[in-house]
Amino acid sequence: MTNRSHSFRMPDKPSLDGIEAKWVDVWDESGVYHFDRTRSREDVFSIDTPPPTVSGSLHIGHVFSYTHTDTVARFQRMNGKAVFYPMGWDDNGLPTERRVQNYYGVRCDPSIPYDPEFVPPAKPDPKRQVPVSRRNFIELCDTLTAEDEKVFESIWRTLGLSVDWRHTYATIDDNSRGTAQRAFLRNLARGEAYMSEAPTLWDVTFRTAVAQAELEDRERPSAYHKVAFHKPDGTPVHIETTRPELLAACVALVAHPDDERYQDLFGTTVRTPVFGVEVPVRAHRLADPEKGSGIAMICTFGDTTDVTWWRELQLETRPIIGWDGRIIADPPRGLESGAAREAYDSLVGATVHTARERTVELLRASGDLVGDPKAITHPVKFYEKGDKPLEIVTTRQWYIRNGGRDEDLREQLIARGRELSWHPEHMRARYENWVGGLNGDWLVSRQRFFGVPFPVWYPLDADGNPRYDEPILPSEDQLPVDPSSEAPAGYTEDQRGRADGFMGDPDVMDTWATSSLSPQIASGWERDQDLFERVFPMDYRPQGQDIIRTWLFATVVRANFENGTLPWNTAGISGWILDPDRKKMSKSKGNVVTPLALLEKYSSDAVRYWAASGRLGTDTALDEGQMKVGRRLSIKILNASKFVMSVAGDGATADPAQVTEPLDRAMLAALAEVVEDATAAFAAYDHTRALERTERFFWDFCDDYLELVKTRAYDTGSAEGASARAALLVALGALHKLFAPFVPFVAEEVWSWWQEGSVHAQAWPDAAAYRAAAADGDPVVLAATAEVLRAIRKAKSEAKLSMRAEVEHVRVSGKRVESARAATGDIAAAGRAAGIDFQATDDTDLTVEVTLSEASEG
RNA sequence: GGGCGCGUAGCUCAGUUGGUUAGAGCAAUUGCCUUACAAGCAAUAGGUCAGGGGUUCGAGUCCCUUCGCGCCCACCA
Repeated sequence: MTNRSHSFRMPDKPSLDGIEAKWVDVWDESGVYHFDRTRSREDVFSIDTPPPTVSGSLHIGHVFSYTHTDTVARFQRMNGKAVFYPMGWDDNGLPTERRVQNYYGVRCDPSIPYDPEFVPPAKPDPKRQVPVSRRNFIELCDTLTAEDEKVFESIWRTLGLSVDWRHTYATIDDNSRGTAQRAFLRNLARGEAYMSEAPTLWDVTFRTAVAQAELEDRERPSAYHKVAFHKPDGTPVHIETTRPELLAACVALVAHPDDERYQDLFGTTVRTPVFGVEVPVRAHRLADPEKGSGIAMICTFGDTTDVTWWRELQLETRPIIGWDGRIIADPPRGLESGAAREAYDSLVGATVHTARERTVELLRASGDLVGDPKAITHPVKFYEKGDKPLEIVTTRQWYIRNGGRDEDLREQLIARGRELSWHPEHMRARYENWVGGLNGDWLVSRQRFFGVPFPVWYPLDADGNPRYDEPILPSEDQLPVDPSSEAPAGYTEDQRGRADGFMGDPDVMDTWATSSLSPQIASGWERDQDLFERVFPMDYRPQGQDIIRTWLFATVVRANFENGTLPWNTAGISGWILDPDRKKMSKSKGNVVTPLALLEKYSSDAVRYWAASGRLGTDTALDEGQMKVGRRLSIKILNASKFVMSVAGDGATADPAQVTEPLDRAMLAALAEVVEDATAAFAAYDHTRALERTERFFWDFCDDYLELVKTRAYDTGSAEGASARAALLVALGALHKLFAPFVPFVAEEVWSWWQEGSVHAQAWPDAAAYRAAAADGDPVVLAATAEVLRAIRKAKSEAKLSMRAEVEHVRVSGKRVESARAATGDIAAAGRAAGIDFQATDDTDLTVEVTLSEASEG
């Protein structure tokens, strides 16, 4: 509040047109959102912004959740914190590779040498992608992501995000690569990262390993095939399988140890049909007597249960599926017989699908397929971005421990989840659910091109074979390194790939292996220690509920290892955006809505209003109706502000000492409550409540208070008039600030009509100051007065009269008449009533009898 | 199979530790040029709070149960 008298500079016709461009530029020049890095940790509010994937287009869901975060950032800034609000771009990984392939019509072929003169095809032909070297491919990725990032930044600015644009990062930039490699080397040194050759979930399309967190189930049609195995005496043992093509990979049969039907088989062997391989029959608790015939074939590897059986029962290994998803050329051990070879050779090179058909033919021919396959549908594991079922292939991969095979670590990480403050609280259950259900460590290596390479080389022995157990590591000051183009210390580039030379680790890190370090990347960990100490551990991690198991969990894992703390103290989890039919909006459903047209149609503030009406953790439908409401609110703020200023007139002051009238004090008392409520709501990350309370007050302020006092306020010759004018301005200032986090453009616009500087740099309203200004004011006075006014309006409306119609007399009775009596003059003026009298009765309801004037009724 | 969330007016949603007669916006209806705003304003109508049971002086709110919807997880032969 200020006692300074004002001159008002409001336009005749306030408008939302062009308001975004105007203030985006002003904010950029004034640096109002710049982080003040002289402030110490306790005065800082730091946000670990989710880096959006720049390879896709921004959709309205981003606008939704980023607006939530921005309201928090703006509140905290006005609440006196130095807000560290950086922006990252996730330009690393498969989505970028795909977009580059489609955009330029190329594909990466690491065997091709670099061509510095390369120019992508003028007209990309998706069916004939031009092969390019890895380096050329990465250059194209860099070029395109830089373009994408510009577009994203422009949209974010238009939306009014109060990001400090001097603090941006990209998940593939030098800082991010260096940070990811440094953290990895430290994980390795402490034994938290390790290499292992093991069965791995494998996507045959992308030809890369994938992690447990990236799986999803999809219902697929399949069929049970009843197949006869044979005991040594020739009697058949029937199993049922949905994957007959893996018959050649069969290493055992398994049944439940308590299954009476198979007791005499345990410990014996049977022969596979067609291939005639002798395999043991074993007992294991995971075999389900209820499924099929109760006895199953174990293959290397049909699913993750096979892996468990294979490991726990220490079975043979007979892999038959290669990295390309086709049957490999060499038959596994045990298929040495001529007939087995011949059968196997007919499968070599076939896809899984074709191999299945051929194996079924072979089984039919040998008479070992019993009856016809029974069609079913069942869930099959897919890589979330893939479109072919995952296979399980044994490969050498890097892992980071995550508690998946270590009870102590798991408990430690669950405890971290309990330490974290979640909004909404119930999202914590998803975290615990996930961590509790992990069945292996985090597989972080990917056999892809565009990503952060592992900072590792391997010496080659005299035969040119890599010695994986003696990796060569760079020192931290060499980071970031690219082992595929730089030689390790002590070697020269011409020794690459030669006997007694070296090779670079060919893999790149999982995108989460980098983005899990976003707090360290953004905070300047090991790069800008001064900054790091001011902002880390961070305050707030906003993110989607779908990536609790990936981004959130992985970030907790990394900070736990590296910093021994939580990466932030609070997580705010957004809900989904649903399309107007309440279906989840997603690219694959094709129902994604891009934001620009909506921002232009309704204004940024209007779209923000819609977004801010959705609470954390709650799914929200895309609702243009709410945007219309937001637009109406924005226009109302413009008009009401203009009106208050014109009523108050130049030279008026927002001086609380001049507020003497009971009705004016009542309004300020109500305002104090609103400020208290909104402040508490923001502190609890409940932005919807803060908005709701502010909005409710504002509409009542316009509809009732403003109408009641405007006549009095025009009276420049009295103390009563001065009281109204001062109260109007005090409330207006508070409203501008309360609305600033939600509708920053309009709030800045109206603020600029009467104040210096940015509203976004102002101190958040202080409830105590309004309470003091309200003095003995009682909100009941405003409520009772408004009730009388409403009754007068109702009478006019029911008589189908103009609101301007004259009222002869108003009689108010009830318990609360004294509250309304204090505003007799205002009621008479606003209601155009010639006379009012009040009668105190015991009735708790306020009764208002309105006698309309003869003239009006005529 | 395990876990989480949800079910309040035609639609979208509030309803803070149990407390007058369950609220708002949109849509609908009836009106109104009213010296900020007709992209406005005023007013009206609209609900067995999913069903059943219980605790309580009192339940939309707490407990049990049934039904429906959504999401997450699960070793899915």
